[in-house]
Amino acid sequence: MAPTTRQPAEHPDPAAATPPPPTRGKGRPRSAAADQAILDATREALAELGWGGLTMGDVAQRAGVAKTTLYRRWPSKSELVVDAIASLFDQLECSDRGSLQADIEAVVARFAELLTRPETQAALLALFAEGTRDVHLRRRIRERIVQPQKVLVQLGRANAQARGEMDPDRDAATADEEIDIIFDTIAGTVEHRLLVSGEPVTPDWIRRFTTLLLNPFPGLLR
Amino acid sequence: MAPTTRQPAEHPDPAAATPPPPTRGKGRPRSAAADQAILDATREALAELGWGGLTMGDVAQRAGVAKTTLYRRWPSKSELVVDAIASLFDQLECSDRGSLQADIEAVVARFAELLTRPETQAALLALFAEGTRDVHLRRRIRERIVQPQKVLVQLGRANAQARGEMDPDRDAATADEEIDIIFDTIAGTVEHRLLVSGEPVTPDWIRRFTTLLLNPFPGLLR
DNA sequence: GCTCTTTCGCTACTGGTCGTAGCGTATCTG
DNA sequence: CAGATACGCTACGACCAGTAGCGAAAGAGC
Repeated sequence: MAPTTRQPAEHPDPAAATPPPPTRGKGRPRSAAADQAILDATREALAELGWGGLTMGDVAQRAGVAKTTLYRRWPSKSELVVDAIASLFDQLECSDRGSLQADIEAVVARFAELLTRPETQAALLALFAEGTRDVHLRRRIRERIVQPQKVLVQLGRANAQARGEMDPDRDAATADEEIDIIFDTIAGTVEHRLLVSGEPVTPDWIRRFTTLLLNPFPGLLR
Repeated sequence: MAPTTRQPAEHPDPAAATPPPPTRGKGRPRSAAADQAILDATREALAELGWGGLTMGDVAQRAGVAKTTLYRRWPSKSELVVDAIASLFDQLECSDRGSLQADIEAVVARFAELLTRPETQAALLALFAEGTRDVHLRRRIRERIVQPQKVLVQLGRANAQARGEMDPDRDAATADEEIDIIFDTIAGTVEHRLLVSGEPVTPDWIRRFTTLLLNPFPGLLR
């Protein structure tokens, strides 16, 4: 696998990025514009009112659409919010900046920027909370939000490997587990600092955190 | 400050650990047994139904108490859940096990055990989500849940310092910022792994994570 | 023992939300 | 043009947070 830069649009099914329209191709087709308007309205309402304040009726009104139309596409409020938030994470990327530390710093900065937006603050946590109970929702969150983030870390490692930064003696299994730890550490730490501790993620902080994360991993770098 | 082991009961106001009863000492006193029954019922309902499924009426019924009694002591569902969950974190401690790594491993294990319980899984995330909107609730969460955790990290550092593990040349300001980073990293990583990634925190994982965290911090250890 | 004060349980109620049902209409396919 | 599907609208059922008002219980202080 060649180390490549991940561009925003890279879905397996680019046409049906949001709700799978069960169109069987006979009657009146679904309005794609309505889809977009609903997602936009959801993000807007999320930013203004947060998870708790967001109501389906309000979203419908903002989107200029009937409430029933929302339920024709998304089975519940949670699933609608998953898609509305997930589209933001689609914009993440991991470009090759010459060193693993620089790559990770860029990812952290972008991730922190997303988590600082008002529409994501409460929504992400509320989604995760809901996901601990609803198995189906949990899987959907993983696919649409968590997995795309993890891919970034894997890409960063592939790039570092191609640049010859990594210790070639490490076996693949160990390295894969390390990826898991590193991913949980990056995402969890930034989330905790922003959403729980409530302190900002500055470039200086990113530098210090990334240094802590990378320099020491015994034997990871050559 | 002597490096000391933190015991469970260490509140500034040990009598009013839960709701501040505005008793002015004239008429019928509040039933302390009811307080305990309500908190127990809350945790029980939380474990069974999660945050979304928990209703004040249900909690009242389980506790054998009128719903109005709940609202006489806690202003809202969120605040009740804060206290119900916070009492679990009161049991955390950081005993001196001879090395910083051992101390942190013990804290991580205990913290992970708490986050694995069904009653905390969804409740914590839902609380944090609610806290991003409600300033008052956010402060309360910090006082009752986040701060006690942070104290553990500070205690661990004090113990390490007393044992002579720390580099004495580091200035206090830098060290304090490091405490913040380390705290966010420990809490955030464990939370993310358990609640978002949904993977278990095993002793082996704890060992690897702690090693990653400590060995490398440039100049932290002597 | 008596009174005063506060809490307690109960019932009823308001306001709001999710999610659904039914119907007539609009819009596209073949 | 006919069939099929999506759409907007209104109304509705179920549920829940949180409040109001009352009579009764249970202590505190004398």
